[in-house]
Amino acid sequence: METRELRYFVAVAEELHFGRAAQRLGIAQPPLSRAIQQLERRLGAALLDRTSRTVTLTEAGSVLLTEGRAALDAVDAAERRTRRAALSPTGRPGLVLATKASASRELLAKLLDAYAAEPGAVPVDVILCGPAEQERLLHEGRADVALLHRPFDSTAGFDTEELSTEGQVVVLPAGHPLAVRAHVHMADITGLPGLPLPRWPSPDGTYPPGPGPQVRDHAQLLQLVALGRACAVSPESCRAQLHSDLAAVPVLDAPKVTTVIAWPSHSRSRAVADLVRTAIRLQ
Amino acid sequence: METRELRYFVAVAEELHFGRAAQRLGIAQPPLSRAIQQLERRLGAALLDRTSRTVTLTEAGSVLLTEGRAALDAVDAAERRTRRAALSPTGRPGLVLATKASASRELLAKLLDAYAAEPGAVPVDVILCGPAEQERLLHEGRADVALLHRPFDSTAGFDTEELSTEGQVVVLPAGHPLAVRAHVHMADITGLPGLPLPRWPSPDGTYPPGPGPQVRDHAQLLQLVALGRACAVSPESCRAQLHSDLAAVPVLDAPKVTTVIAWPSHSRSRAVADLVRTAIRLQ
DNA sequence: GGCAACGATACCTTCCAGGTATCGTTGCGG
DNA sequence: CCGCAACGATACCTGGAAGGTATCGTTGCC
Repeated sequence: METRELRYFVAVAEELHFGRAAQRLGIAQPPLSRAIQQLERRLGAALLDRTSRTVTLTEAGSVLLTEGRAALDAVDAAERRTRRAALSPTGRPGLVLATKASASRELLAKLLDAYAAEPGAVPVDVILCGPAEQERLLHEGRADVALLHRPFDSTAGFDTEELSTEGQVVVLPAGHPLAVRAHVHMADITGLPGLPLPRWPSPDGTYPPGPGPQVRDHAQLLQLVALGRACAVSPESCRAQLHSDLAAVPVLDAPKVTTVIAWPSHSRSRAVADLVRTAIRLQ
Repeated sequence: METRELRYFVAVAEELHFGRAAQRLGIAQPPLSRAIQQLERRLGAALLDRTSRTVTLTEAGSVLLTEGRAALDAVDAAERRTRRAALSPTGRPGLVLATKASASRELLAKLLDAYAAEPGAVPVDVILCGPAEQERLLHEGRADVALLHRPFDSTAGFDTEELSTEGQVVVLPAGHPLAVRAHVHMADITGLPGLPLPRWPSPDGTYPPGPGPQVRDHAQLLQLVALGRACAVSPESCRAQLHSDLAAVPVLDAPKVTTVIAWPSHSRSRAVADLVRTAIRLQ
């Protein structure tokens, strides 16, 4: 199977319309029809049920859609990583590490310092990204290694090592009545009048329905808390980043958050292995 | 990047010889040279250093070799799973489950029975394979789900759920002096005169050097133990499969073995999800 | 029943993958 | 030091496949 055929099929399967898919691909509709027919012939499988009015996926077609997307991602990742390896002037490609902007700066700084001191260390670029974006970057080959936070981020398809586990705190406006408490429970903070928990976007970019403001990153979130429009439950380590107009109170029964370092499981990069070993030794 | 180019590159990178690679690919050498040049031009990266006597990989080339292999595996897996989905007569593709021949029959039987009783269950084919073969089958799309045994098998790149944890026993000929003990320690059984631990093949098919017979599967192993040529450390559950001429004694300080159910992390198959849910509920 | 939307088909053109022949370089044995 | 053999690169040709345009057949809809 050629990637061209796969890209054509994915386009049609997503649009469920040959004309629009052809337009998206920048080719005419007839060659697209033929390419899909040929793919079906070679696979010995009907991928699409088509009438002159509608196109629908067969069972085999929907399998090929998910599997094909994964395969195309892998091909694109291969291409990107190769390009990056070639671009690096030293011949020793640098590493790209993806992490949430809200992650522990202390852990990250310690890790980068310790790794830089290793013999054979290469330059590390850090990408600060929004929630759950690291997985995509790793899959797409835009990053070599990432810091993820379970249970929020999915570690599906990666190798991981646990680095640290911490409890969570609720972040409140400094003057809030609960801010003086030594600790609280989840029940104390769900449904606080005027301070709803915010809504994070789903992987598809849409927001779940419900009360609470929509946020895209941690800075927005803290801004909203400072404005008295929301409260937030975050890992303890965020305390180091809080301004004095915010207060943090431990939430005893919130789920523990584990920071893990993750990398594509087929990675054979010496640099990734060194960085991971350094990270483990720090703990 | 087309898969054809990728296959060509992988062939050359593995052979480090254009002539042999062309032969392996079933094409002539000049088109192969041209294809690689074109790939290098498009990537903007030198992949191979060539003199008229030797071919070596550049840094970028070795990145593309590992990443490209992974990508080709993904493409092949997509093709195979699609074919399988189409072949199944019901339109509801059956599942293929890969497990070691030596795995617990009890767990497997319970799982298959419980899943078959689920509404919407599909037929499950079971592949019994040798040690560490399940990972390959899953990656190649020949299996949809597998039972793996940590720490022996690598779960890299898969989603997993733990099913059970058990201790290990040493399997001995029935008449052996240690066979009457209630339990032993690892120190008791390393270097037993005449009963060495066997050697398993590495992933590349070769055997590590050392004493002890070479074995390929569990049946061979038990045969050798019965013949008094080896002893073996195995998960407890293998006791159910032991003939009376063999004895099993718990090894107190052997590492615990965890059976996990594993599936490709991008799997969106309803059947896989059902089977996994059933497996978790059994525990 | 006419029409419009849509995928399939027919047919042509262009381009590129692949083949054969040959060249230029290089290491090696005499 | 020279001839030779091995090897990748180049030159040139050919067939097939990818892509384009025009058009057909079917189908739902007003």
